[in-house]
Amino acid sequence: MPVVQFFNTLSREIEGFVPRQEGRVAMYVCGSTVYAPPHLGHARMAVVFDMIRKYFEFAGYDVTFVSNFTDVDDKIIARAQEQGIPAAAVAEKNITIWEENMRRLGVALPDIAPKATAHIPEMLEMIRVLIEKEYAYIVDGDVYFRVDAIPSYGRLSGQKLEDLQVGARVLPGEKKKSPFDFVLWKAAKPGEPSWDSPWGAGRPGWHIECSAMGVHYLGMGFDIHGGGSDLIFPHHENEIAQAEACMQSEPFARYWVHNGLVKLDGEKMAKSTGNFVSVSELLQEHTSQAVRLLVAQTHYRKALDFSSSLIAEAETAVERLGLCRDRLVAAGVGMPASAIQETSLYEEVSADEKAMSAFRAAMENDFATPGAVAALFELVKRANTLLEAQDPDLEALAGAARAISEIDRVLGVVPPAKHSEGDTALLPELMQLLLDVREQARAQRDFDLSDLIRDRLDEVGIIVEDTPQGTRWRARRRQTPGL
RNA sequence: GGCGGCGUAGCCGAGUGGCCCAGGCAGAGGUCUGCAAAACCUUUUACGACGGUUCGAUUCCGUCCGCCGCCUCCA
Repeated sequence: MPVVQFFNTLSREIEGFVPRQEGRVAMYVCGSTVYAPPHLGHARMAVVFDMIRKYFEFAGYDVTFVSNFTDVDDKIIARAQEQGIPAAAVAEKNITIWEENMRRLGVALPDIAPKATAHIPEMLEMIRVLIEKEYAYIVDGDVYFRVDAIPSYGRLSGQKLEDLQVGARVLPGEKKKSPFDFVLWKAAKPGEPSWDSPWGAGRPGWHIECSAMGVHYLGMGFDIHGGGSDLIFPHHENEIAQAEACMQSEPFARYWVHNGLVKLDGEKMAKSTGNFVSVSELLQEHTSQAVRLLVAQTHYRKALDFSSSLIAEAETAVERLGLCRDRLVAAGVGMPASAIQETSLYEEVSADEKAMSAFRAAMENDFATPGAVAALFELVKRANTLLEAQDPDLEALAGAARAISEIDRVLGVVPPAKHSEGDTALLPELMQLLLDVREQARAQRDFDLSDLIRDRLDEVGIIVEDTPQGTRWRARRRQTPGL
């Protein structure tokens, strides 16, 4: 089994990955607070960890992937009150939208997608222990975690409590003993969803759910904890403090992986400022493959500055991938349709070893998807070159096709073969008819007519190409209007 | 104020102490073609500034300039 190396936020170094249990990866990725539909930032996070997960699977690991939904919090409650519906309904609706968006993005379902509200007992138990061990205190039905009880607090984010205090925004009238203490349990206010607890009715604070669910499903010391880099402080820091204090053992998670954020035309994408693109919006204009390619072309730890021209470029590149796949299928070396929905996929590859080893080397070097993409395009060029030959070497072609397919199981950027889907069964026959007519016109050098046919077909989205091997046609994948 | 990141050819974006290369998009020329498209080939004096280390730095160190993120909810 290969040694995968990647950057561990905890050590700030690239480390060789040694799993807790030979051949297995237990990973937890912070999902979303479902008060609104996901935006591109969520999509990047999901796609990044989807590729990481699929690479581990490709490399032969047995992966357990947990990603949660935060389905109770202030914003959800606020939305519910605005709309005059129950908070649970807001959460439920957005979970459905999330799942639909992820499906369209080719993001595999987590093995477990726990909801916070379904794990209240685990959280209560954790809070109970924390109070008992005096890591937490009760004020008017709220329960707070005492940050200064943890000497190592700040290790993940490189923050020191003293330094933080300099710039801290201390709110007056706080019930907390220290501004960095954080809430484990919030006393219920009228009209809010609440659960019974030994400290009175209330609901959990944000951080406790991930500690409780992480420990519950994966156990202390699981392999990888991931999320957006904006979660490093304080969310992940707090998760660590709670879990390790409660369980009296460490570490909570052994490797921490954080993806960079998405910017929109140079500014941070954030719902609060209205500066964001929703996933639904994006997928209305663009293919999921283009979105995934866009994500894969930038290293996951760097900021990704989104713009309409970038996604348009990605769309063009995806078109190139799709054309190659179509030609391979037409050449009879059939590439299986993109397997981005599959999750179990380790197979010995013998196709184009050079590209495959470049792909592996890239992925095992801190999940360098840009290098993986380069390897993929090298294979496409190779396949296209082979296809140019009068009498293509089918064996070599099959090898290239196979390698492309293998890489794409992880990346999920090659569109499915055309012709095989959608449309009506009659279309190929009608097309043949039109092309036959056009061919006769051309034979008689009636180019006015032949061009008319081609132009009119182009208007309805069908592209006709004359090649040395004969005339072929294809449907245009997607219009790419400027955003 | 504290912590962290980034600055690479027209654009996006990898990478490396010297040797021959990322990759994508765009542009130019060519092959093919009635034309076009696709594909392939070729091509466009890249490494923010200034010092230092070194036989040699875009790559290591320092300073500076510029941009950005986190420190409050946030993927």
